[in-house]
Amino acid sequence: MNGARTKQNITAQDVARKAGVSRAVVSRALSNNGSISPDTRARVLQVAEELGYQVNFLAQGLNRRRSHLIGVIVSHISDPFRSSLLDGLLREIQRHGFQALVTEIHNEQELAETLRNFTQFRVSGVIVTSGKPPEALVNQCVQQQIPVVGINRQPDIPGVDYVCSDNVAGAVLAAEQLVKGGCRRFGWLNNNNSTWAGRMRGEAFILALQQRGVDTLQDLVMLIATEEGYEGGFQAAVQKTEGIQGIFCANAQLACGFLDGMRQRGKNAPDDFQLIGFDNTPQTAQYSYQLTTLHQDVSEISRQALAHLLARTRNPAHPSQISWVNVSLIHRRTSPSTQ
Amino acid sequence: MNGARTKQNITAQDVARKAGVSRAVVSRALSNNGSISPDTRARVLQVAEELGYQVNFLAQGLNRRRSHLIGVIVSHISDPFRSSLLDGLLREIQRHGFQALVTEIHNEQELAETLRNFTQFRVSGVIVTSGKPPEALVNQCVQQQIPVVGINRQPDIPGVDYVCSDNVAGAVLAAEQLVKGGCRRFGWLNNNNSTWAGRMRGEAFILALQQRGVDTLQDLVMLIATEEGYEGGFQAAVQKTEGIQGIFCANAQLACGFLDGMRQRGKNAPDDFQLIGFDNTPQTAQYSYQLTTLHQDVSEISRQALAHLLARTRNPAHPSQISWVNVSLIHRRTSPSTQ
DNA sequence: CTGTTAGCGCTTTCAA
DNA sequence: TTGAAAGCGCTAACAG
Repeated sequence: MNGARTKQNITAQDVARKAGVSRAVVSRALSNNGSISPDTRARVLQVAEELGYQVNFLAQGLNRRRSHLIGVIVSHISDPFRSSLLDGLLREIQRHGFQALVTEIHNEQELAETLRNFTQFRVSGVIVTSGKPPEALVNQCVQQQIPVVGINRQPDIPGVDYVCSDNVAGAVLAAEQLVKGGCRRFGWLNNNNSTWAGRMRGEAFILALQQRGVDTLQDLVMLIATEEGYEGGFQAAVQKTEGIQGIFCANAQLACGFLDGMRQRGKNAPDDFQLIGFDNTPQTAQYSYQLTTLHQDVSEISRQALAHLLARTRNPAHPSQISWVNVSLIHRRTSPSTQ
Repeated sequence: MNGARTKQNITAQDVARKAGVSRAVVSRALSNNGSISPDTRARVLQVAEELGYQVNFLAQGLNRRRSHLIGVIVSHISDPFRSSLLDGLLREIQRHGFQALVTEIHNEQELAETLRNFTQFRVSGVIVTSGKPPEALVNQCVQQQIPVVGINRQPDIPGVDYVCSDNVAGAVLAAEQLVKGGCRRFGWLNNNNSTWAGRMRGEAFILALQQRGVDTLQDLVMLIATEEGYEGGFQAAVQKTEGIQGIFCANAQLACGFLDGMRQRGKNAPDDFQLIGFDNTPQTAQYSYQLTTLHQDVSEISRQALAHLLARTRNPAHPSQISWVNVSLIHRRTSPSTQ
């Protein structure tokens, strides 16, 4: 109908015209970048407001060679711990004024494609919470000054920062608790294709037991879940768990599944065995589980991740950093009180 | 060191030069848009491959006035149903070659800001799974030809498409099951500040009971959870549940919490009462719960959502559509078998 | 079929 | 402090 009102989008040009200045000034007013008199600035902002002007992020990013996007790579989003972590990351990303580009991957090839996609959007950073990115691709990011941070990943790529929960400390706490709880025979439950964090927990658990005088060859049973998550734990309970008094699980889902598997066979914790999991997902706190578990501080992990991202943005040549985030033992019903 | 190799990014210009064609031809080769001879096309693609050329999505989007981004608005990501839904949506979004811009909101104001942000990125579509977007903002999207689809939201904004689980059918199935199970006194558990979907389930449940001859004034107790999720359900169990034989819960978290709350008081399903939840989250299937529940087909919901988005992209003037997605009763242990 | 040209909307020197 | 002008990298209309 009416030409002017039908205009698709208000541009900086429009604002400039109405404020009686040049486009450059509008840009300065909005980005407080480059000098501008307070008066003009105020006037421009006023006009921008009136017109409902919104910066076109695509144009801005094209110019600045960087969008205000942060790419996040996840997998198994519906897993309780994974979704908590994503929750924490999104909070932190948004708190810093970025927008999250979230991609769920199902295999390593998708990871590679995703990483490429992210660079095509000129993201300001990449957070990897799953999979092992090919070093070549990561190097491309590094070269393009795109900071990459891995969460709970093996810290093995130069130029990448990592933040990991302190798995060793967690495993030690678990071993300590079980030994104090009077256990003599132990079990360690993990997936057959475990994550690096899971393996680390296992190795540290074994070592911690040995240091407490346990003959792990004799008195430690390695239980292996062939399926992911709860199901894997549930099925693992049919294995030779006879005589095991204290069990440590690589994650919360395995632990809940295992507990239920044992219950189905008429055994329960803490009467028949003691059980400690990792992750402290909401479910572990529920009345029907009340699992003793190691708490991963998702908020702190997220905070560290963003901190690394920002630090590396400022100084891309910074040497790789790795932060270990504290874990704590949440004592609940599946292990006896030791005092 | 060496000028050429240090080049920040390979552009279409570089490919054009090396292939001995113009930039336009490169564009055509990659977008199969506009005519080009098979030979040149092949040659250009070859060169692009060699050079490792990647389209700059920011520039592309700026030109096309549309990025290949889809904005998704979520909340409470760590809630099991919400994360399953997000999982489904991401799958579908990626399957169609888009990237997801995910924002978690914590109040209606953030929703508004997010919507504005999305438009600044020239998203190809917006999916709202939480909150009630201000009509004015949505209209701006519509005007800018950005399709908006709401999931499990009250379908009340013109120009927006909706996809909802068939809450009424679900409530009817629940009522039917409980009545067949021999219940005479009923309960309905919902949050005090419930979602539209929750309220709809409640109303339909009441109606369905009445149609089956239940005097709902006399024999239906309205239980109200003052907290969200599991905790809310757990605490609701301390209310006057005496004499209630069949309870229907607005969602899975409430149901699990309620079941646990009752267990703590020494009552269990299905012996002391029957219980049906909504959502069929993984947790409801676990050994310790085995909750009878109404399954929401997250994959189908996601498929429909994307279908609406694409349809409206083709024809923005299309009248608002609303799809009701089937729900099904998953019969487990908290209600007796009726045959 | 291919090249030229004119933008998309913003930022950023460089002069004035 | 402000404006003019030159891009950022890509697309699309228009000639040829």
